[in-house]
Amino acid sequence: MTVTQAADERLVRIGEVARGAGVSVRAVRYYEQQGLLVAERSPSGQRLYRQDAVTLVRFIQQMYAAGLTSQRIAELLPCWDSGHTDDRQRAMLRAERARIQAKVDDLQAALDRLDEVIEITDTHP
Amino acid sequence: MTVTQAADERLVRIGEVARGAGVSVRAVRYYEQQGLLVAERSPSGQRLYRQDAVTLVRFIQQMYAAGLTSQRIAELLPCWDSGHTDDRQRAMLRAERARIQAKVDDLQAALDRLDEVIEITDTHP
DNA sequence: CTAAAACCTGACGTTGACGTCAGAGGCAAG
DNA sequence: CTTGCCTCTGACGTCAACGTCAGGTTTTAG
Repeated sequence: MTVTQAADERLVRIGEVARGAGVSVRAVRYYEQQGLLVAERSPSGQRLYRQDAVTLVRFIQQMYAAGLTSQRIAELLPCWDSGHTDDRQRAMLRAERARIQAKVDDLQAALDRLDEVIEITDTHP
Repeated sequence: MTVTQAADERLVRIGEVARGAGVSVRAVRYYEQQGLLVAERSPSGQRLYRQDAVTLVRFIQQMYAAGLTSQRIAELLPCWDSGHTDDRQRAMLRAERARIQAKVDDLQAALDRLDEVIEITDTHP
């Protein structure tokens, strides 16, 4: 025993990752280009991912949807899968959190404004 | 009496509107170009607005912040200041409302994910 | 009167996360 | 073998709400 971590992980190609995470193949390549995702390569040059890459891609997508830039996500990922950060990273995390919270508040206010209009126009047939 | 609505509204120029609403002069011109805002013109061609234009610009900004396009805002504005809509407009209003609500949910989920990371990294000095 | 500040009309530049197209391989099935 | 699907690397296109620069007129402060 003590075989050097045979790790018989089933490696999947980019199409399967994309479908699994609900994004385009182009997007997955883009994430790699932005340094958010690493892939092994087959002898012929095709990207090979572990299945948990799907989870990672979903996370990346969620952060994009929250308005984080590739840069911020790149800074965030080490915190995510290592659980260890320095002061600068913690400050960034809190700043992003505050930004998202502010955005939620803005959206909520916009919802209220829209609801006013909807209510008025619904009671004015 | 019965003078044809003298309306001695104090008209203001674009700079004042922009400052009042907290946007750039360029933005106000852009809103006009998108058909969201109408302005009288002075003899020399400068735009003149009633003071309530500030309120309108703020509303436009809020809708932009909520992710509505110029097109949608243009469709929405008549509902806002006339309080009367047709079926298509009501459907649009509800659709936008649903979109924004979905976005709020996404942001909230992202906030939760970020909080997980923050909590973990804060308890791991 | 004059200089600064504000305004005008174009029109090109920016940003970010991809979409899309071109051209060239790779890979299992029949 | 070849058909068809997947993948590769560039590299240009997109979209939307403005930013910004150029070159000229207008209004205001002193």
